[in-house]
Amino acid sequence: MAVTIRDVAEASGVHVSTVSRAFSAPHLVNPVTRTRVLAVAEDLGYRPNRAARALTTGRTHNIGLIVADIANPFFPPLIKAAQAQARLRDYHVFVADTDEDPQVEEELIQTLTKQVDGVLLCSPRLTNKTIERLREEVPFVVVNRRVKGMPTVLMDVGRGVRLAVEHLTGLGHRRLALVTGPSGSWTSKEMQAAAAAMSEADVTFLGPNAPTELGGLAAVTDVIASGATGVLAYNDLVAIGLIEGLAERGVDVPGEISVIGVDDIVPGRLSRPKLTTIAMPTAAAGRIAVDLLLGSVDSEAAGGVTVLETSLIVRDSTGEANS
Amino acid sequence: MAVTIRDVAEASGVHVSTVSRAFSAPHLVNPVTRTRVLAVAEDLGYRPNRAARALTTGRTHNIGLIVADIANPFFPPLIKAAQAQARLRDYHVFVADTDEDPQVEEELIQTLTKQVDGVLLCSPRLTNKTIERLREEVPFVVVNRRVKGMPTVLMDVGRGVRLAVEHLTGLGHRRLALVTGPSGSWTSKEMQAAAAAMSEADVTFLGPNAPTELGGLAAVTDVIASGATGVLAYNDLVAIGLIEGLAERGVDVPGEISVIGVDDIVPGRLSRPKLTTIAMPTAAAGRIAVDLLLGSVDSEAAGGVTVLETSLIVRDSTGEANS
DNA sequence: CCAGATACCGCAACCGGTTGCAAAAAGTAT
DNA sequence: ATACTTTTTGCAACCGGTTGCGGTATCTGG
Repeated sequence: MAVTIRDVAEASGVHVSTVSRAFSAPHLVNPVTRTRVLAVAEDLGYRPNRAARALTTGRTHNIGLIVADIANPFFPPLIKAAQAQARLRDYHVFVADTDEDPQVEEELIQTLTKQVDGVLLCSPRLTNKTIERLREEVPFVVVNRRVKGMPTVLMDVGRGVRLAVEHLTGLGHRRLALVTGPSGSWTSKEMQAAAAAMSEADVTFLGPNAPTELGGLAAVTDVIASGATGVLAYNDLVAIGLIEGLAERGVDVPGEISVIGVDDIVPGRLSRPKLTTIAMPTAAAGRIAVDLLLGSVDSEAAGGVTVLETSLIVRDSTGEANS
Repeated sequence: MAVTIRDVAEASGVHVSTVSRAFSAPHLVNPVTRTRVLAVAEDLGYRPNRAARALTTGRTHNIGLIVADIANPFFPPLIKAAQAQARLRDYHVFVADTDEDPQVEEELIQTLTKQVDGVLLCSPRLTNKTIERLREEVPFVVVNRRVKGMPTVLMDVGRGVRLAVEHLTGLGHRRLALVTGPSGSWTSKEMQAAAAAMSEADVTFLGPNAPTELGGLAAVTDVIASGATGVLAYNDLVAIGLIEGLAERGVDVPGEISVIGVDDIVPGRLSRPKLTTIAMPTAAAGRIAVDLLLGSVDSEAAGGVTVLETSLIVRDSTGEANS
């Protein structure tokens, strides 16, 4: 049915190996034969069969991208960037969604493992031990989590947290709260560590919470009880949920409580009040992670740790402490 | 390196063909040999090589899923459902994002075509002619668009629109507006057709608009100018943008203008005011579309058209007309 | 006890590329 | 013109499964 390399070989009067090389090892074939072969191939509409190629080379030209939840607006920009970058390198991306479940995450990696050349693990909830074990089976690049000896792309939330806390204390807030994320989240731990390290601030930790609007909604009672007037949420979704919940209780943001999110997702830019947030360079992370992964696939060189900058974007959900 | 079918054959004292059949044609091998082979395989950690299998069978066991924009909350539930369903059938899903660009959409299909057994096309912006041409190369299932002779999954927006219009007129709104979507959108046309068919309502059409919050924001001026007090937006994102924009102009929703969205995405459920919306059965659509696709891949039977129900969910963004 | 059907299994070709090796062709130096 | 390189191409094995065909063992009925 489909046109194969042998059809092209026959039509252009050379051996199949020459056709093969015309595509995958141009320097090994005479330029004039090469152009002729390519022309014939184009003419016949030849497209190399990836499965066949994968069989001999051991490269599927696919990569896996594992995220906790596609529905979280944090991920789509990262996914898009990763896909675009992969496509540039003639790779395709399997996106898989773990529903925030470490169990599912591990299974997914297992089944993906044999059909991809490498896996991008975004904010994994797995234990380090598990990740290191899985690592034997397929190259990884980890995003938003530090795992010993693994190529990693990190976003410097610590810095963002420091900026956020300074912003809040600068506005006169004395009692702060950090609405933390899921218990397995590296980012959440980083945020706690960064906040705890700031001796000038009095911050209580509230959590763990689901990294969604519902998680924010659920944290409202604790936030109010904490007496904090400045709140840093695990992410924008949580912040939005929190603001909603506070509004329902008649608490004004930023009038009574200031709220800061993390991620700078689009809904946060358009919500009311517009969300003050720590911007994460998600697209850059996706792009770089793919480069790192494909780099470590081709050469055995395991990349190090890349840290991307974050920044604080001040909008309308934070204001002066009133007292 | 990896353990192959031959390793298993040797270790269990049978021929490779028997091992192969133990997996893919159980009824052709003696139950006791089969269990033994399976045990040995399990023991050795054997995993069949999909590329090799694909080479002989011509089935990659991958499907493509093409959406306009992963970042649109409408899609994730559909994607998740499709992936889950595909996984049940031992298939994997390539998700691709066209950035709302028909050009990109076509290229994507072209490159995907050779490495998947079928493609799910969600709300395609391509012309019918192009789709029918591409159809020669790979089986399709189209979601949210009617293309002659193609297996299709539709959501009955028409009904949703009728319910929405009735809801608005029932609240006393006389002048209505429909904020339409992108020009290539089948859903948008359906909505217009359904609205136009309701002779009792006076509805003006505003658009086309980008199917995002920004699109809604941009439509604010027109909406105000139209004098409508009841507005149906192309989707929830547009509705949210619209409400934001109206708020900025000091127009209260639902006090002065009632707004209805489409899709019932999570942000709409949590926004203020909570969005009245037409709920779309996206997860069901994803599931069914995959079944249809895999059905038409296995047997040549081209499925027909499946229509899924929609419903109106009344929340807080609609209210009595004040006059 | 035997012909014929049935169940199970092995053989080997094949899918469509890739690649090490060697032969042939072309180029260079002597 | 000869011997030696270098470039270009062909040959054939191989990747890891699948599957049509045929052989052997077991079972059936008469």
